[in-house]
Amino acid sequence: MTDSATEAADGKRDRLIASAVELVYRDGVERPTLVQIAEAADVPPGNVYYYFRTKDELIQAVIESRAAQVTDLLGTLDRRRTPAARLKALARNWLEFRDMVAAQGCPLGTLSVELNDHGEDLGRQSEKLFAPLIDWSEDQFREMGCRNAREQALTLISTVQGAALLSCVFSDTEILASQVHRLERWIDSLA
Amino acid sequence: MTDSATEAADGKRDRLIASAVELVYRDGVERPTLVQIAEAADVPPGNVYYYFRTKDELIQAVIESRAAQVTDLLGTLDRRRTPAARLKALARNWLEFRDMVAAQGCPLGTLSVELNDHGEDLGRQSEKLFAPLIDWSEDQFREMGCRNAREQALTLISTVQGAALLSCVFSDTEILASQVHRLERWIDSLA
DNA sequence: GTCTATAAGATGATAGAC
DNA sequence: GTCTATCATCTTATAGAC
Repeated sequence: MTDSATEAADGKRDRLIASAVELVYRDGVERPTLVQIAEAADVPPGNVYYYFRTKDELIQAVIESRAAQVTDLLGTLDRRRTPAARLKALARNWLEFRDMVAAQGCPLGTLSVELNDHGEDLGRQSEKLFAPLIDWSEDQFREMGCRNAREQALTLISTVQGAALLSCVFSDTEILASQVHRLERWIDSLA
Repeated sequence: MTDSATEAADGKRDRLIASAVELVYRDGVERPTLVQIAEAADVPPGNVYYYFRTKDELIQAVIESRAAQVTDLLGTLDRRRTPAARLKALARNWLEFRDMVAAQGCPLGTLSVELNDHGEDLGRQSEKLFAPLIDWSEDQFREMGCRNAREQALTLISTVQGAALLSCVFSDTEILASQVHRLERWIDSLA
């Protein structure tokens, strides 16, 4: 897909995406300017428009980068033996980044909220962040023999997202920790 | 507190806050310009600065307006006889506005996320939105004789917030509905 | 006390240089 | 193909008119 002959070999495009991902996570979609993003990526200011036609197109790349992270995570979790172990490992993933979550929120949740404020184009893209997560969880619950696997999956992700939000609001990692632990016990009770 | 002799009798200030609350809910904190807010409030554009020193001060008024809504809601719920009825009525409150939540998210949750992107000043104000809600819920759970009332309260609000987020992401009121109903059954099981 | 014309600065985007 | 000087626009904020 990526033709190294026509792509910049020095990866400026990738650096722009990386710094956009970072700045959008810290400051939201609206606040970071293209100049700030370019500076953080060590790319000349006006140069951004060679790699992206509009700012929205750069944001689109940020969304895809986050979606790819989700895919990677699920791929890693699939190596675990039992569905219960996979689900618990998923929940614990947020715990692993508890400090980050308490400081800036869940990268998926906050991005979704901000995208919803935008026009039709980007607004619906947030589905791409959560659908794989929920579908994957549903598969695990079903493999565990759960009747309403879909609702269980939504319960899991809802709670994690809500806990991440409150954890950030109160800058308190314990809120996230206690909810994740409760979810682990709940998953065990279903196994 | 409000001196009608020095305040504009035609309520322009209140109209500005009202339209700011609306626009911030729809488009976030950053996107709406003072001109848009003024137009929506039927107030001359540059006139905003007579009522508010800066845009942040207007946003501050938006936060206080939302916080007042929370206080009002809790006051209404207090009229119910049992703590379980009060808690269930709280959860059902989000259900009442399910269409709004599915379209734009929870007014409290989305505002909190956006405030977190701002500087120190406004960033921490989101506590004022959720602390009363959680403290009040904790009181109800304790009155029900629950041991860890604090964690129960956090479970309740976390789940509602997460469900509101996913409900908005997928524009699906059913996600919110099924989670609220599950919470109602849970509260009943504790009573 | 109430409001408006205007400034000062920044932002996304483009035309065209190298 | 890669990059930069510059534009048109918009946004917050203010000085000062009524």
